Amino acid sequence: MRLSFMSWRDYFDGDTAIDIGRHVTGTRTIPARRTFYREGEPVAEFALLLEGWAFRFKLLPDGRRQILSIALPGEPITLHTLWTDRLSFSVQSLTELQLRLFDRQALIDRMQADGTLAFQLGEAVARELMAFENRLTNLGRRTAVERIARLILVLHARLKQCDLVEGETFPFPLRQQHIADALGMTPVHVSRVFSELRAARLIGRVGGSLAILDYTRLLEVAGP
Amino acid sequence: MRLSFMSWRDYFDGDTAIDIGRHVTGTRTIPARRTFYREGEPVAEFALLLEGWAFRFKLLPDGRRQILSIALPGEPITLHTLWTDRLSFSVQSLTELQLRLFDRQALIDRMQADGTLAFQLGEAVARELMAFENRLTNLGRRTAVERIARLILVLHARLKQCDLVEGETFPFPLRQQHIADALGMTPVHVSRVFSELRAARLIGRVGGSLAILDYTRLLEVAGP
DNA sequence: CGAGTACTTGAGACGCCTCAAAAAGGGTGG
DNA sequence: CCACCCTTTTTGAGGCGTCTCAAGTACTCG
Repeated sequence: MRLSFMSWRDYFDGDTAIDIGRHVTGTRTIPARRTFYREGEPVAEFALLLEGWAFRFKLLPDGRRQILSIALPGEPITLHTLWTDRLSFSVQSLTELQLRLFDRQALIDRMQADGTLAFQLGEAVARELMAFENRLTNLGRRTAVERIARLILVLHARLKQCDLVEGETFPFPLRQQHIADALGMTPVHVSRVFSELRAARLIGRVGGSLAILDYTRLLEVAGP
Repeated sequence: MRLSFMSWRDYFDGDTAIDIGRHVTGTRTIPARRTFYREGEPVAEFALLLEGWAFRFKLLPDGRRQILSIALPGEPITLHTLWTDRLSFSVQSLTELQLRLFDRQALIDRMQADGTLAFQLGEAVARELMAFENRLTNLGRRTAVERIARLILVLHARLKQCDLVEGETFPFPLRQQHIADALGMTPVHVSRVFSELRAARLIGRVGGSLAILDYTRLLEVAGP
């Protein structure tokens, strides 16, 4: 068996086939809205997201939540636990999802022996890193509208990679609270910005889906 | 020759001795305030910071700048270019600094053959990643005072690792413009917050150095 | 000692937040 | 299929934190 890490990153398209099939230990189905990994916990398994949406987040002791990233089908959920014993974030499902589980220790052992595998997995972490560089720049130096427009554009591009976009419409299971926690704002303000984008006919909503109505102008709104 | 990556990260102390001495190609001295790597450029070398301070940053086309991280002695400057050909950020020196240069291609080749090396370097990237998770959380969910207090505390802890702290005083070559660009604020506001911290006798300034006068209360100000 | 760079301070504006309440969806069971 | 409840979104009014602009002060280095 051969699994493909098809993950779109802000910086470049990646398509690295990594052969870790022999270490599969099982499959797991998780209902929507479940926190299935918690920050600080040790993790014994390595999980690949086969289907559904999830998000990684950190919780401050006083309840403030920061969403670090969104995981889409094809991505490893907790890649970096191959190098550290404890989770640095929690993970929650947005939709029902399916995970493929691997034997973490066997993977670690094989990395030590197989330079090519270790290199490929290292490359995946390096890409994650570059995505974080972009997110940090967005949070630190972009306005609320720019951040939201970019989030939509990035999700659109990533979903296209997984063939989950029809026309310019794609499933959108995020609540405005999620967007707020991902982009460092309040749900109230997210609502206002979304209203503006909708009023300007740049985006539209149909049920649980989102449509990009005017790609060019949305790009302009997303800023330099 | 044996080089030590002694880098403090928000999450845990690290001390991994990585044996890459055989690939040294030279040493380079760079004066203060020079942008010596530029986003988008290909990099042929792998550089380790021996002495001095530098910072990594991204520039938006309209001039907005986001400082991604600060590099202190002992750290690789552009670790992730072992996996990608082009720089995802620029790097500028704060003080005069000294770099040790390595043969990038030889390192890459050796990683493919030597799983242990690839694994160790992967671990270093994974740590960088976790540091970015914390920075993102700070930017997204913390107030200006909390961010500044944490920056001071983190620098203090990292410098202690390099034995660059005397008492509770350490060299501080950052201008307020740098702090602003690192923490997503304006230099004017940085100045106001610094004034408050100084007025409250939590920190003090002597020449190019910064002193933590009341560690406990600074920790409180840094938030939960 | 002069010139440039960094820092400070003040006044006013704006973006985003808070609190609060109403409206709109979205499931569920009768 | 409707009535209900719960969650999510929308809307309004007012406030706070941070920004902008601008002028003045303090460094630093030749």
